Amino acid sequence: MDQHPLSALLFPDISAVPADLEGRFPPRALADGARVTRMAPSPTGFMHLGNLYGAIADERLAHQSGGVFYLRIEDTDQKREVEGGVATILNVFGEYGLPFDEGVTSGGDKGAYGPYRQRQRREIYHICAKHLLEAGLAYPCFLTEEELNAMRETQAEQKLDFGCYGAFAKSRDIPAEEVKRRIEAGEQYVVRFRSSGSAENRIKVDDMIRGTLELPENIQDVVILKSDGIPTYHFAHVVDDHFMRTGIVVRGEEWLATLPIHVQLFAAMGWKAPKYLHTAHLMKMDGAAKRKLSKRKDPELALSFYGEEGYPAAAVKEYLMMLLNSNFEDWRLANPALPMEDFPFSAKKMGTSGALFDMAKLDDVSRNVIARMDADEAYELLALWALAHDVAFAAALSKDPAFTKAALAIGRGGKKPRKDITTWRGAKEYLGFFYTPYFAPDFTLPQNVTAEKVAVIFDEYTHLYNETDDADAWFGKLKDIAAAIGYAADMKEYKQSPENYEGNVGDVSMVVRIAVTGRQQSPDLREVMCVLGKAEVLRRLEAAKTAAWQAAPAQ
RNA sequence: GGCCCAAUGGUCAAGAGGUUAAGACACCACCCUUUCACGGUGGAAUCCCGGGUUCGAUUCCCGGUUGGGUCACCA
Repeated sequence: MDQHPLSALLFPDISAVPADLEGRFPPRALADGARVTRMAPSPTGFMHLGNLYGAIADERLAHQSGGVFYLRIEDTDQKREVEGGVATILNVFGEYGLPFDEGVTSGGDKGAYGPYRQRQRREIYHICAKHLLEAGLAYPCFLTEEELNAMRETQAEQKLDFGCYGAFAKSRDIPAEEVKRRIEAGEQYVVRFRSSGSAENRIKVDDMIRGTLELPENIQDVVILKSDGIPTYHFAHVVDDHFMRTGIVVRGEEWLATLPIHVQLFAAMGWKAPKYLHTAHLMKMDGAAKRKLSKRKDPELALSFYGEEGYPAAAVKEYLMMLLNSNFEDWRLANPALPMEDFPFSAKKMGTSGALFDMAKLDDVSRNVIARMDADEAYELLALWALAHDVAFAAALSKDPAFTKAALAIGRGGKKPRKDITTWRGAKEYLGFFYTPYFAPDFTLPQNVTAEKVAVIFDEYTHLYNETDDADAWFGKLKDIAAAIGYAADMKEYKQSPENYEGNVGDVSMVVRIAVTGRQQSPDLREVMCVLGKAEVLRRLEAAKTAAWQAAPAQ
């Protein structure tokens, strides 16, 4: 059975051959044009914008075509794995509404192409590695870390390409007898691919957004199995995406450099490579320079950052979609109410140059996303955020949900909804004054108003205020007060001849606004008063009446 | 350093061998408005450089520059 003298030594437990796996994982029975894509993160506990960016493309490509979107966990690097890393991944995708059809789930694996965690696929990789070994396309390598370092130094000195290739691949042709002796002596080894490539050759590879790439052929004898028998990314990618029958591999452009390795591995296994789509990196401005968002330096790369700041998941997703397909923005403008999934996503529309991640733009998208929600939805999400990030505020919000929803409903809906809330964190600033613990009035005299006038205004208004007044009656009372203290009741008139008046009805309402909301900007004052209720309004009016109003600081 | 990718306003970008070079964010001004927000109108602002092909190049080709990526028993 074993044709290679080392086959039984290296893979004593393996009797199956790749052909057996072909039967175990047959090509998927899908309609023409249906795409199979995958998300294949490492369980490092860290999910970032780039992961989401690619995943949105994956999900759309699959589901828009009636295909399959699955989750594979790339846990081949045990050093980087963290406890709960998989749960983090699952949570993030749940939160962002990117449903997997297959793969790792919280309830175990789902689907016929698993296992979906790479460490559980050891046998599959070994079957394939054994096949390469027997075909003379792989060999055990005993080079130590020190030897590898020394090799690099030599290569640097001689200005040669780095790596294990040609004459540097010292373990290539160690006689089988010697290999056997060293392994039996307990020497550590890895399994390397035996590259047949030549530096002079160039290969052509198609990329779905970059077109045909012309790349140098791989000459490296890359490691395919590490000394612990776990595959490297290169080998796992090739084996998994073949047997999981992936149609399109969406990944970051950092993989462009190693594409020739993958192409060569597919060819060595006698398989057809999937289609590739290498996405551009998300960048950020660092001083005057543009650079890739970095895990270490940029907190805003982590998805958790957006959760903490209170950006709705839908907002981050919409913004990323705009970077993915810039025509999404126009589509959204034309279809404000449609779900994002109705947008005809196109791989061709994806850009190849790195986009700067623009917080200001995200803010705008987020404002719009939140403005489109109804009060109930806004309440649910806000309450959820507060519960996780600001317990005291959460308590205030949920003490009387109907009250909070009423506050949230002011200016919401209709053709021109207010866009005051950018993030749930920021909602506290906007909404805080509704709640006694956060009501911190700033009794600064507005323009045109003196402390004496303030006293008169409250003397009058506390008597005039009637919570059942309609908008006209409500404003009429402020006009009456304005007229009584020598202010213009009519704004047009005031604007025509301001010199005739000490102030105007706007100044009167400003005094009331400060009393009720504690500040000079607020949504519609009458509606705010309705939401607060008569008792609270009167309480605030009384407090303002007796407060020491300060003159505005000189500009 | 080798190899690879990219380059249109401050940002995201559409775009075609001949256009007044879209649109969005941000910015400025004005209008609307009892404040703010919304909305409206207008404004400033872009084809990296040098060659070549062409009647004509921001667009195609070559070179350079700049930025980015990658050269692990990490992915």
